[in-house]
Amino acid sequence: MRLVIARCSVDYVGRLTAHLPEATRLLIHKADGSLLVHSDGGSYKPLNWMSPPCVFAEVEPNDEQADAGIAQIWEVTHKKTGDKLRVQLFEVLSDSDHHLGIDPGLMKDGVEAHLQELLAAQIERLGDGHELVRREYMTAIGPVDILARDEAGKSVAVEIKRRGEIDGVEQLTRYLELMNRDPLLAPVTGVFAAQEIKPQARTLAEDRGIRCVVLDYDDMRGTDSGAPRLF
Amino acid sequence: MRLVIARCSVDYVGRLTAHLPEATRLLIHKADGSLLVHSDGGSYKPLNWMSPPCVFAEVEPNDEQADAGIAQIWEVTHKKTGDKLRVQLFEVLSDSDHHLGIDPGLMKDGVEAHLQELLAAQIERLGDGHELVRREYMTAIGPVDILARDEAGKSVAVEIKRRGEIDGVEQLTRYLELMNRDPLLAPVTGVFAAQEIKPQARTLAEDRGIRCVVLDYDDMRGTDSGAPRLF
DNA sequence: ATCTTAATTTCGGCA
DNA sequence: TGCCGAAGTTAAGAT
Repeated sequence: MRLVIARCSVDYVGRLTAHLPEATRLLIHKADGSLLVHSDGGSYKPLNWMSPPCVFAEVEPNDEQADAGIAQIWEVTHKKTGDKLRVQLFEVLSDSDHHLGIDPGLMKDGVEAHLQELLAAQIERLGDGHELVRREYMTAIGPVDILARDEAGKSVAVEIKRRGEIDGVEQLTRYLELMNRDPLLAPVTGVFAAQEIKPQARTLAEDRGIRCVVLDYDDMRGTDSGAPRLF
Repeated sequence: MRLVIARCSVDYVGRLTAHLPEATRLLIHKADGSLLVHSDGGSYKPLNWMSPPCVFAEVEPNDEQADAGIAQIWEVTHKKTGDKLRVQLFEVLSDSDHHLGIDPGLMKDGVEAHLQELLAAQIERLGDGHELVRREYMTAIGPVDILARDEAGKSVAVEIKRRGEIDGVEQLTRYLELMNRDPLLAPVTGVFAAQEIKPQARTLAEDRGIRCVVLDYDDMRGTDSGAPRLF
């Protein structure tokens, strides 16, 4: 990984056209050829970048460019799309190389999959007498997160989200529409389950006869088993 | 901006729980307090990070931690959510500070707004005899990208996307449902226009009687005016 | 401040 | 490999 601090301007031509005027920035040139252009703020997205697979080339400035104060020109080209990133370096303030090796990668826990797992194990949170039929119940347009039956034995399709928003309600609506055409399943009612449900999503869901259930993740994890804490 | 290359492990507790085992990585500590943890690959997304607003603290390792080889501990805490990122540094291979100043920022061109502008000027791309009524036609649930009339004088609502996916069809469907309740507009037909339309989105759209139009951006730009090229 | 929508989204899973 | 949906999505614009 090569790290360069330089006064530079950047041009990108690809899916869109973009330009960064001359300023001092951090350039990260990764081992896979990719390049990131970062400023000293603005969170994790770079101002501009080129993703792998791409090829990096250092181009010699012509006389005119050299006269304009350009010391180096970098051109990074995407191997598949042809997108181009051109960096014109006016002044290099720092230039260093570091060997990092491959990274073992991130271990995650606590996302939607875990919520689904917990709700499947605690299906009574949907209401007394509910029983789990299957997780990831397959339909023609994709898997429903959970299929259950209520105490009357009627089918219940559950869509689980961390944050319940309108998209999730639309998704569940599509599933319900399809499943209700299946005489073996119909009538199927819907439950929209999430750690947090946005008012607009709740309104839309209830307007469509979909029940909303707010899931307390810590409570569910506590019920399930004493989970370890890192801090 | 402080750049540190170090052998480190990272723990994040917040919206989820995540852990990075010991390895050599780049740590970027920005002026706003934010921290990025990058490996020598992947794309522009860091392995782990903390976004601003957040506070950075360097904690002294206790004896036990020092014995385990930990030289420094960084704790970055989000000011609003309380999310925490803890970095344990085992060996610092490089540590440098650089003054960058604020960035003038990125100038973009060529996104959805431009497509809309071009299609409004070349509305006949929807079909012979089409006429533009208005861009950003306001409805109770939001603006329709383009409202036009076909050669028979019937209303046509157009949703424009760069990439046409299911979400866009759902969005247009909601608009059509609403607009068709308005006797002054009804009947309103729908057109889903995009540079690229995903098969599933096309299927859903056509199933709902929505016409799909693929827009050739370069062609439209060429038709409109000789656009400048950077390369 | 909150909500909605786009993104050069990136990333992972599964057919 | 391509398609689809989730993401600690992030980020920008509108209300």
